[in-house]
Amino acid sequence: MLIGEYTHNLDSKKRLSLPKKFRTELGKKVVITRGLDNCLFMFGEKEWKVTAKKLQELSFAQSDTRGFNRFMLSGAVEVDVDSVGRVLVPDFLKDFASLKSKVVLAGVSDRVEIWNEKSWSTYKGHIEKQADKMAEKLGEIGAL
Amino acid sequence: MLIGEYTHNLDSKKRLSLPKKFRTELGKKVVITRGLDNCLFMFGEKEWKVTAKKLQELSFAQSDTRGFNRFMLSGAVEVDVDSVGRVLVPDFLKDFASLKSKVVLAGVSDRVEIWNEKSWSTYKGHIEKQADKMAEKLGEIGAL
DNA sequence: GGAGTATTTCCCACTTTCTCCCACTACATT
DNA sequence: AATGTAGTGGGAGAAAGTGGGAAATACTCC
Repeated sequence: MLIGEYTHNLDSKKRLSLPKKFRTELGKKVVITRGLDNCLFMFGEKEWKVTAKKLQELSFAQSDTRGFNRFMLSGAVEVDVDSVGRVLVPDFLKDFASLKSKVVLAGVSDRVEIWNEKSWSTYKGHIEKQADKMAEKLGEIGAL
Repeated sequence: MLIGEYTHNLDSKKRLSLPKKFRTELGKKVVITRGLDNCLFMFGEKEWKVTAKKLQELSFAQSDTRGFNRFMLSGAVEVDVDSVGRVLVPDFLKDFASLKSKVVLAGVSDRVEIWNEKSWSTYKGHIEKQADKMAEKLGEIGAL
């Protein structure tokens, strides 16, 4: 289970070190893709296969799911984790998510999201304000 | 059953000792998450798994459940209880709940809530007043 | 094709933070 | 007063995160 929030540096060589707590679960190879809300998604190899399969099962008759497939799949890259636990973020993904040197890694159950630090704090401010509505949702699914 | 209210110190290393009475029920691993009304929730491992499972089943296709997942999951951390019964509170959770050195731990049946001392006493003042009114209301309609 | 340049890969080293352990204090109990 | 226990604090060592240099590979332009 990938959970928690970490702020790391994306260095001049576009290397990003993964938080220790994520490394075992992600494994030696990870897949990074374009994500939603201007962040990147990062999956462990296994989880990626599950997600990719779900995407494949979407009908390609509809133009929007076709577009979504292209969005997720064409933007996906498999990268190795180096000896000290870092991954290399390709330019086009770095640009897509407007990543600067300060980057936030957020664990969301089966994936890690990679955010520009400022976008993250803005987004987080949003969702924190909506906490009350979220509590109602919690009630609906019976979590509280 | 987690009950009672305790005031403890959050030290300079962000360590918070759990009240003795909570330790056996919480176990050796606990999960701390963002809570409602600007406090934190703390669960024992078992209680957390129940909640987490329900969250995992939500799709990331819809923006509201996506936000909800991010709020609950990226805002959660699994921490070990150390040899003398303390847990480590990560910065982003400490900030979220505006925790200073004086912190209140309140048992609420299946979870412990962690509060900034001042917010807690303000909040408690509120609910105590409301409790009187509510008791009267309940009495009027014959529920108590 | 080869010299020169750029890019990538691998490894090592530094700094800061965290972790583990031990010690002290305060309060309670006998 | 002596003993035990809960809570608190600090120091030494370990480890996570970070940056940079050298070797290896690719790339370009003559």
